[in-house]
Amino acid sequence: MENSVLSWLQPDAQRFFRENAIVRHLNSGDLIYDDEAVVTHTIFPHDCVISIMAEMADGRSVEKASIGREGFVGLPVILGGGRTFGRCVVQVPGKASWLSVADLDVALQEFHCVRQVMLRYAKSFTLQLMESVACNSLHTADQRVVRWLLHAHDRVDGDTFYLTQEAISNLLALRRATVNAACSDLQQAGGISYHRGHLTITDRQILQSRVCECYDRVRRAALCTAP
Amino acid sequence: MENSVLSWLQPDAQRFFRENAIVRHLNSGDLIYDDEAVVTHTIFPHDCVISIMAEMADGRSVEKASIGREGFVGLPVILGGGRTFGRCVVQVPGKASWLSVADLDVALQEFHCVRQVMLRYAKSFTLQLMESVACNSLHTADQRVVRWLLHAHDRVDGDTFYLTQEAISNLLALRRATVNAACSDLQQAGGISYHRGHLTITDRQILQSRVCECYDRVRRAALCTAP
DNA sequence: AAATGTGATCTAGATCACATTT
DNA sequence: AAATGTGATCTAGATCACATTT
Repeated sequence: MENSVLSWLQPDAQRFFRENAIVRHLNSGDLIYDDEAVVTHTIFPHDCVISIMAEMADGRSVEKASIGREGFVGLPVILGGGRTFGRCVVQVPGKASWLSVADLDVALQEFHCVRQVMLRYAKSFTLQLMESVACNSLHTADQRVVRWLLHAHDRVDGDTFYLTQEAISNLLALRRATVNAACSDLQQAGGISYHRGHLTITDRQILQSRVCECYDRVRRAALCTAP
Repeated sequence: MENSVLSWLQPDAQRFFRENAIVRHLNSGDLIYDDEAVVTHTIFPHDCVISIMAEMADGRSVEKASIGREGFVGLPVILGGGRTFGRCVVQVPGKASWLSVADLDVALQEFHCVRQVMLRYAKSFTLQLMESVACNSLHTADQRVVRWLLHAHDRVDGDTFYLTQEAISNLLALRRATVNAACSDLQQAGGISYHRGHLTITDRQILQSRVCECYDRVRRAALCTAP
């Protein structure tokens, strides 16, 4: 299974998902859910990245959380609400499994492991959020850019993915010029290369030497959802 | 019941908590749990405020989340982990009900409503975190100070509570001088008054007119945990 | 000592603006 | 047009430091 949450299910539950979920390709910029929309499908990314965005009254926005193959979109369903936590937008294109909430309810009834694995992701997601709260108040623009790139790299297949500097600046609520400076630095150091939105991680070591400790903590939290 | 989560339980579950929980007074600065400590008790504040702090390797720290009568300390227990999300410290002194995890397990078994109400708080807590992620990257020091004060006011009894400017500066990772400027302004505007750590909200309207929209969203999320 | 007030100076990242390349 | 590069200038909040009041 390309999605970690699904991969940790028991074989029979996995079969249920394989038979009932639909695999879709998601394009950069696709709006999955508006803020506080009713969740009709839970979405398990294979190799895409989906952002939950905050939109302020004055029009400014930032990413509140990002979701990749380590998790799924639709947590409110199991926390007992059913409405999304924010505008869900595709940042890095790729594939994802979509399961309707009706089918999910069946799976929750039939397979004990489904709720358990989902709640474990809720915990890891909470840790991601907490780290982001701290990171946003303590760490530099450079560190935050690198952290986003490393998380993205963990979530896609291969070393190249589609993501413009403009997009990064919107995610982190930074000026594009600030992101450009960060990316130029990384490119000169040999860590990344990019060309009109096609970004390649050429040397992870270099990124890891510049990222804040938040990266590793979030990464470890995501791995801890394994049984 | 002085704690909202407990107040939303069924009468028989409430009785269980009243009979088995211990009410303790918590002092400013008390360390409840270290980071990643095993949760032995779930703690339901009556009129105190507890912060979950992030501690970075270089010694800097910020508040990741705060908990008052709208919630409880020990969420990891029901998300299937059992270790705290960070250093839990008493910020505003007051009383709280402590229930051992062993007793909580009994309550979870016997009273269906306990898990349900706790999960609903998990959702509201997640919304608090998401808002803080956004707030920390978009809003000013002044707005963040006011927001903290309004949330505190919602959680205590009366209009006066113990909280120094130094403490606020540690919570928000701001300089004490910055917090002092914010507080002086508020005092001059007639919104608050303070004297050696004793802070009084003299006019909520003034605070509300200066706070960012995050305050209201978090407040509403906390109220939505009601049945 | 603990809490608060304030002043001089620096800097990361902002606003505003324009230029280049595919 | 979409993506990237860069320059002049401003500012919120930082660092560093010291002073006052209970």
